[in-house]
Amino acid sequence: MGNNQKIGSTEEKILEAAKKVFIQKGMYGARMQEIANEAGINKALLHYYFRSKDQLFEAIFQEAFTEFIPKAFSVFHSKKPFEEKLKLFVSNYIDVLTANSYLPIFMLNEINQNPDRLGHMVNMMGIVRDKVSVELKINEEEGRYRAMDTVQLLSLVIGMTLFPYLAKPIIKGAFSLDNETFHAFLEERKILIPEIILNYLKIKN
Amino acid sequence: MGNNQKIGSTEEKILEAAKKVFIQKGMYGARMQEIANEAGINKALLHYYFRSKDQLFEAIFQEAFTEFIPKAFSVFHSKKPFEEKLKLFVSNYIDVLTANSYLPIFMLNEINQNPDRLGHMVNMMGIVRDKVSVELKINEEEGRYRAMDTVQLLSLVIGMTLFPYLAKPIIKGAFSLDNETFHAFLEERKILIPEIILNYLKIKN
DNA sequence: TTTAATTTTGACCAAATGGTTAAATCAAAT
DNA sequence: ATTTGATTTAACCATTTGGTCAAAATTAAA
Repeated sequence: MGNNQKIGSTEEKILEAAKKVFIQKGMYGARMQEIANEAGINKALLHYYFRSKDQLFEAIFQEAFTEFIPKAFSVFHSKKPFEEKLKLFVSNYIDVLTANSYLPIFMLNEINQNPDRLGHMVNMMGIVRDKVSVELKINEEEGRYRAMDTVQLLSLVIGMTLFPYLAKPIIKGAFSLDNETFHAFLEERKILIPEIILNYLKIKN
Repeated sequence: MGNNQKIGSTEEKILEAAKKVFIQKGMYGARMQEIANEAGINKALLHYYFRSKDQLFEAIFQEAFTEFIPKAFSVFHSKKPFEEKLKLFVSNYIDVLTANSYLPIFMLNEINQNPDRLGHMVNMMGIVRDKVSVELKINEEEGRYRAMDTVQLLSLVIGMTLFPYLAKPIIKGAFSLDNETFHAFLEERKILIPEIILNYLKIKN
């Protein structure tokens, strides 16, 4: 089998179909038959390429993990000033999320149901925290920022940014937003969220 | 059957067990047999009290909906000044969430998988939005607050408050917080979140 | 062209699962 | 004590579901 997955190959069709069904229905709600139908192939082929439902799921889950998350947090490894990093992160994160709208709730749910899946993410987030900590410290010591806990900061920013995707049906339903309005609503947050955070962090003279 | 569910009654034992299992495993992952075991009764009894898995699930889901959500948003119906309402909401919401730590991800996930379940919530959130809108408008017109979209404000506050519960395993894992530290982390947000929002809203002289 | 290896399929299977039923037990009323 | 109605149980049932297998079809190698 190997790693040579040319585009349009059976393996890729399966992964595409599995991603769609797993994300929509979750690990338990997904049916192997439905994935096979979605991929336009025989159910036995699923087991030929991926031994079991668990292994197929794992493949999807890990792919999301190793592609999606690092992409979102890559900014923090750059050498830009913190203020710019923050703005870029939110903007970039929103774009990545918009392109993978249903991933977050899926991932969060699966992690909650089986925290073992966390794996590498722990390390990566730890690194991000350490980097941000250093920058906050510098800005604090130079009298520009007030003191603030890094974990609080990160979880506030991520929470604000992520929430609309997790609660998409609720927000759209409760506030009767059509697709266009919802999208504008998301775009506005690229500016709003950093503004709110920086407004709080920065010490006024 | 009726509504007279004395404590310790079979019906209540079932609901308790079902809540536990459904919240942990979700609609598809939950097994009727496991619910029966958890309640210490025969599986057929589940079908005697609640005709089907769907109906049992619906009972759990609606209970969470009609008890949990209104409790969290009740503050907005009071006559306190907006600033106090905001503080009380966050503090109250955090307490309710702490006591029902696994409900949010469960509800959000089930709504995402079947948005029809939204039901009444739509109306209630609409009312909250309208009430907040009026208060923001007054404060804006009297020169105390800057202009801000109500839906943005609400979703920012809710997002910040809710996120730690949705990502509890991630936050605890990635930042190595023990239960005690995590709880302190949550408590701190009762003050932090209103502070950040009001700091942004209020116009400085 | 033959041969060998790989990919794909249809038919099938055992286990799990939601649900049913008829009998047994229990509580209340007569 | 007997009857009546609700509650509980064990044994079953039909269907669904993940998974297997041998054979067919296709592709690659000789």
